[in-house]
Amino acid sequence: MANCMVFHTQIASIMEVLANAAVADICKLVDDDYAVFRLEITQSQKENGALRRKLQLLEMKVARERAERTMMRERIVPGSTTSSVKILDRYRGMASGEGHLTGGHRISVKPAGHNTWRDDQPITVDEGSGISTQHVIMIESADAEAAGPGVKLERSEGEDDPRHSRDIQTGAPPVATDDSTISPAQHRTRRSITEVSGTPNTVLKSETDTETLMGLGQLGCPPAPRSENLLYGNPSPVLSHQDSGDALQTGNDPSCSYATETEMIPGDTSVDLDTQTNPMRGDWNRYSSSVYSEGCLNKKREVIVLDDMIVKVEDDTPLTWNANETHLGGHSQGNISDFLDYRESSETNSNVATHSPLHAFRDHDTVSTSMGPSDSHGRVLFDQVLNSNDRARAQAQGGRTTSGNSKEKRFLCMFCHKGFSCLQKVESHQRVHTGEKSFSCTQCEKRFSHQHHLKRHQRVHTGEKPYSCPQCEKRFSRQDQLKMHLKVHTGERPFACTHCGKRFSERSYLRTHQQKNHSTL
DNA sequence: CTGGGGAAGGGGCCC
DNA sequence: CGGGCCCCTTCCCCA
Repeated sequence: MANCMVFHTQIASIMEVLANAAVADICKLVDDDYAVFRLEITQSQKENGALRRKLQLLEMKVARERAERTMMRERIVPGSTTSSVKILDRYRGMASGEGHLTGGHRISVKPAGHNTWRDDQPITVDEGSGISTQHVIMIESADAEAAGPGVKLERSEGEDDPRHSRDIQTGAPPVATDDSTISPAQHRTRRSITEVSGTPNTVLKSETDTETLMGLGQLGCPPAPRSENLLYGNPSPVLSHQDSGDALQTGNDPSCSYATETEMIPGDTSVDLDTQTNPMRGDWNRYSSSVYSEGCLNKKREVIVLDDMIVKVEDDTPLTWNANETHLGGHSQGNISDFLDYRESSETNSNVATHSPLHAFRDHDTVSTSMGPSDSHGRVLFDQVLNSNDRARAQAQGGRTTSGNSKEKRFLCMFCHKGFSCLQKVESHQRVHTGEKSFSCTQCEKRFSHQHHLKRHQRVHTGEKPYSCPQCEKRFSRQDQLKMHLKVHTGERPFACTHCGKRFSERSYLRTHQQKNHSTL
């Protein structure tokens, strides 16, 4: 019996020892793992800190450069009284392959019952890796007119990092819209700036995005399948910032570019555009601005919703703005004359003169802004003080104007201010400016901006001529050509020279006739 | 040289 | 969104 007791005691002791040893082992393992985790966490935190500092350094650098450029532009532009435009091969060489979109910018201004500007802080800026970055700026205003003359952007994180500060003023004379002068109840404008990383990692999303999306859906267009993408860029995690920081300094934002007061130069009609060939992309227009430049990275498209109007810019075009160059480059069709028209008219037409981004907000029916995203190929400036004569010309063309007079046409082209009834249309139209030609002929490598143009062109290769003249058996590949041909038989000459009365079957004949015979009139 | 005509590209509207 | 349609424009050729 006693032996049995001793045996049990020994067993208990052994088990206790074993249990203690096991616990010790477990504790040791836990401690080791914990130490590893702690180490990893510490390292991650250090990495985050390093990245944050790197970002801040980049932002500081960009802000400094932009400020310098802004100062340069201030010195250059205000004294000028003439406008000049230079365009070099704006569209030539634009190919879909070359024109890959790498980032995005959006500015939207729409009415809302707010006057609170929000600005989301950029989270991901990876300049070195060429990661695309989308910049989304949404400006909501209850009354664009009220908010018009002076609009300021205030960054959410402005207090944290005043280097982010920016200032957008949209008209002259500037009207104090600083938050410091407006009571919260008076706030009628809400602005948000969202910078969306092109990487699938992080997306900054403003609180107004949802509202804007809803607004888009109400803009008379079928909800654009791409609308969401336009605003969100990618389905990444969303962070949101908001604050009511101080008024921002012009041109200090390193990650987004805006039309700033100094950039707009209210009342100054001087417009110097320089579109150059980008050696990295073949012939590709660039608008360059000394004001913008390195502040932004890659961009894909830009959208402006202005008082129920949206302007969106598909743009990876390395647009550049060069205020110093005044010569004109060659462009065979359309836009060069439009730019010239703008230049000319801007000297005499106060309306045109006010088509600066500043006035755009004020004018309500025009949109003009500037952005300076850049991509790996160069700097991008966006400024669309251009081509304001398009509307006049469109009106001259049988009243098929697309001007923003109609409330239905709230989607404005960032480049020429033309109004369109829906987002898809303005996207399509803006290919005119961006030179995007996504449809290429497999037989001759020609590229077209619209698919039906490509299909029409391909009849050149197929020889298909489905339209035959009932009078002479002549055949045409296009109906409009048959229609024109029919005038040969009908003798229709609807275009009469106002100077000599001579009549022509085509407007172009009349034009050439007048140029040659009545050019002095 | 001028005008006529055809061919083709570009842009916008509409369905 | 694709495609038809229309208009404008330029280029080229020819009489």
